This record gives sequence, C-alpha cells and structure tokens, in this order.
Amino acid sequence: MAARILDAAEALVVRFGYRRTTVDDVARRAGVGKGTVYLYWPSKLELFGSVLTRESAQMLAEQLAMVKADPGEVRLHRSMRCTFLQIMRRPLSKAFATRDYDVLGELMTASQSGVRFVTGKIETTARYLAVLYKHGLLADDPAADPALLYRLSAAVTGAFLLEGVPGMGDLGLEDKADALATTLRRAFEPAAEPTPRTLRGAASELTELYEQWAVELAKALPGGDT
Amino acid sequence: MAARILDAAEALVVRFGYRRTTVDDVARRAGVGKGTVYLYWPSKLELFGSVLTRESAQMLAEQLAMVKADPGEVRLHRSMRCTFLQIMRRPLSKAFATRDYDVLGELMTASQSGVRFVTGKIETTARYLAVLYKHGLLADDPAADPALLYRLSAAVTGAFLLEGVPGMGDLGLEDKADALATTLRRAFEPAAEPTPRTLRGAASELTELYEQWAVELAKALPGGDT
DNA sequence: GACTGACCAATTTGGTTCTTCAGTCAGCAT
DNA sequence: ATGCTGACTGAAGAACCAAATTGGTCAGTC
Repeated sequence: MAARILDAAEALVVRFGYRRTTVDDVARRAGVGKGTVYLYWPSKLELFGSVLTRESAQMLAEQLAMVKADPGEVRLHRSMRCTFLQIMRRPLSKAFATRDYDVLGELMTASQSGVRFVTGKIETTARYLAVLYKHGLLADDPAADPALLYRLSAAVTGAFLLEGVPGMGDLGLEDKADALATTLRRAFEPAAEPTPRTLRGAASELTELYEQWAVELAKALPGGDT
Repeated sequence: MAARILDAAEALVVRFGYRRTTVDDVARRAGVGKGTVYLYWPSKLELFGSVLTRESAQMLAEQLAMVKADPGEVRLHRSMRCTFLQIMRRPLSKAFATRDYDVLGELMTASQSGVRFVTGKIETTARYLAVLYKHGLLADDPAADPALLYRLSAAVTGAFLLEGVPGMGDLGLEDKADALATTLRRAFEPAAEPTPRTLRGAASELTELYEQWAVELAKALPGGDT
C-alpha cells in the first residue's frame, strides 16, 4: 500500500514537479482515498521525502551489488563515477542534485527530508572515507584533515551543478563521469594501484557499512517495501 | 564620467540588487541626468554588464601584478587560489560566481553581459591552459583532451557553488582556497616541482596574454577609465 | 554640442476577490 | 471494532484590474 502511494507520488512529481502535484492527485492515482495517505505520512513534505529516501535506497542497493560483483568498485573514483551516472539517469535524483527548483520546489529547501537526506549522505560518506583510508585507498587521512570532506564535496558538486550551465555540457554523460573519475583518482587516491587483496578487504568492510545504511533507510520508510 | 556612473551603479547593485536598482537612482547618485547614462550605454543591462566587466578588469590587473612579482603565481593551483579569493571578497563577483539570483536577477541569465562575460573567460582559460601545457606545467594536453576544460570547470565550479550550501561551509575562506588549490595541483599538474626557469618562461608568455586580454576588456568599456 | 528631465509605453505593484489545496475527522463499509 | 474514505475548513495562492514605476526617448536648455 505504502509502496503504491510512493509509486504514484514519484510518477507525478517527475512529471509535474512538487508544487503542482497535490496529495489528492497522488491518492487518486494510487487508487486510495486522500485520508489514507495521511495514515502513513504526517505531511505532504514527508511523503515526498520518502520518495527521495526510497530512490536513494534503490541506488544504494545497486551500488552494493556492484561492489559484490567487483571489489574494485569500492575505489573512490569508481564508486563516485557510478553514483554520478545513477543520479543523472534518475530524473528525481538528478533534479535534486542539480538543484532544479522547478521540479522540487520547497522539498529542496525544507529542513526535513531534503536536507536531512543530504546530511545523512555526508555523514555516511565520512565513514566511507575512513574505511578507504584504513585500507590505503585514500591519499590523506580524513580524521587528520578536516578539509578533506570539503574538498571532495566541492569536486563532486561541480560535476553536478555544471550540468545546468549551457555551452559547457556538450560532452556525453559517460564522458562527464569519466572526467569526474579522473579528477577524483588523481586528487584523492594514492598513485599506486591497489592490490586485489586490499580491494577485497575494503569491499567486505564497506559491504557491511552499506548494509547497515540500507537497513537504516528502510526503517525510515513506512511499511517494508522496496 | 562613465567611471562615476559605474561607481554609482556598482554601489547600488551591491546594496539593493539589480532588480531594485533603477537607472534613475544610478544617475542621481552619480550626479548626472538619466539621459546621460543612455549617452554611454544603450540599456540598463549593458550598463550593469560594464560593472561586471570593470570588476573583472580590476581582478585581471591584480593577477597580472602578482605574476610579475612572483612567476610561481602562474601555476594553475596558485592562480586559481588567488582568483577564488579575489572573487569571494568582491560582493558582486561573488554574487555572480555563486549564482545569487537575488542580487543579479536577469543580469545573470541575459544573453548579453553575464553570459558573454563567462564565455569570454572560458575562451581565455583555454589559451591559458595551452600555454601552461607548453611549459610543462599541466599534466595533460588540453588540445588532445577535450574533456580537460570540462574537468577543470567542474572542479572550480564546485568550490564556488558549495558556498551557498549550509552545513558545509564552516571553513574559513583561506582554508577553502587551500582546499581548491590542493585538488587542482594534484588533479591537473605534473607531480614534479617546476624549475624557476620554467616558471619565468611561462610567466613572460602569460603576462603578454593577460595584457592583451586587459586591452580587450578596456575596449569593452565606454571611456578610458579604471 | 554636451547634457537634461518631462514624457510615453510597457511593465510592475498593491489590493481585492475567488479558487485551490493541505490536513482533519465524522462516518461508512466490512 | 477496524480500516479507509471523502466532504469540510482555514489558510495560501491564483486571477484580476487599477494605479504607480520604470526603461528608454527626444525636444529643448545651457
């Protein structure tokens, strides 16, 4: 039930944007009464926050599968390359990452959902970086260098926000992802290639971290849906 | 006279933003009639475009002075560090770089001024990069790698646009500039330190490029002012 | 001949009414 | 009871229009 409502909300917000999507529309499309929506979420904002949360849970699951298939995927530049492509291919996440106010409206600025979603992401990124460093996959110690997280955020943010600028974007999406990967590998990773053993070690530890995070995300959603 | 009008326009736009600043206000503050403004500029948009152009001319002059004082300043990470600080310390340029729509309004999106200003900057950056590469100060050949300019834009853009995001900005301005410099040095420059001789060579060539550009910017301004 | 400010068309603003929508809750169906 | 619904309400927003501003012009002044 909750999942059906989320499906409806997602489809509508992608098509019409947050502001122009009414709770009534969502309920009708899901084939339930409006009151039912409020049985699961306290407000419109939190409903759409859940849509975002579900998207990020789906992306996390993809990421997890890729790491399991190839431990090399844990490396910062590989992981971020993949994340970049995932986000850019999902209209909602792309709207969020590129700060598309027309689509997300207040959902972007509201202190709930939107921002909490990002701060959660940042916090987990910090833990991810700590693990990478422990396994020698990061050039600098994130614990010793408070600016590291800022540097990484800036480097990644640029790739997303340059998207909205015309004239600069005549590269394919894959090319842009490669560009981001190159920058990250050189700016944040050690010069030497890691051994397969190292990668497996980091992968197993990160798998656990990801799975914990997946559980946390699932807990934030009403019902036990995908 | 043109300079006095530009001074007035600059002061007012910093304080009230483009939309809330009227041409009448500017004229009155400059102590001239409104018609006089239209003797120098064909429209409000171009008047404020000139304000932006003058700012960038001033920054270019500063940059030039620094390169003359220390040829090491031509290195990409040093140059961009300095540019970052210059822009962030000037309210107008900062508003432009951080896409502050409240201050710049249509001045940002209009096909004149704003955008032409940026495309000019990008074009010159391409020439700047070619010179750096020729002198061995850049890891990759910008002519052979069309994504290089994109990579650089993304890396720099991130530093500027992260500014508007709360929670991430608890570093000092200098720290952020250092962070940008670190990322750029590692991601775009050769690992080896350049020799003083190399730097002097690049500096003299770039000085010429900068001076050419300064002339071009001055030509775009009415009158022969600062 | 350099400069001005009253003037005009076009946009913006302020105020008012009418509509829509987020959120609630009494009641229906099962 | 229990799970769900959709009519209801106040508040926010759209639509409308008259009045005020403002970008740009040009006949006239110094």
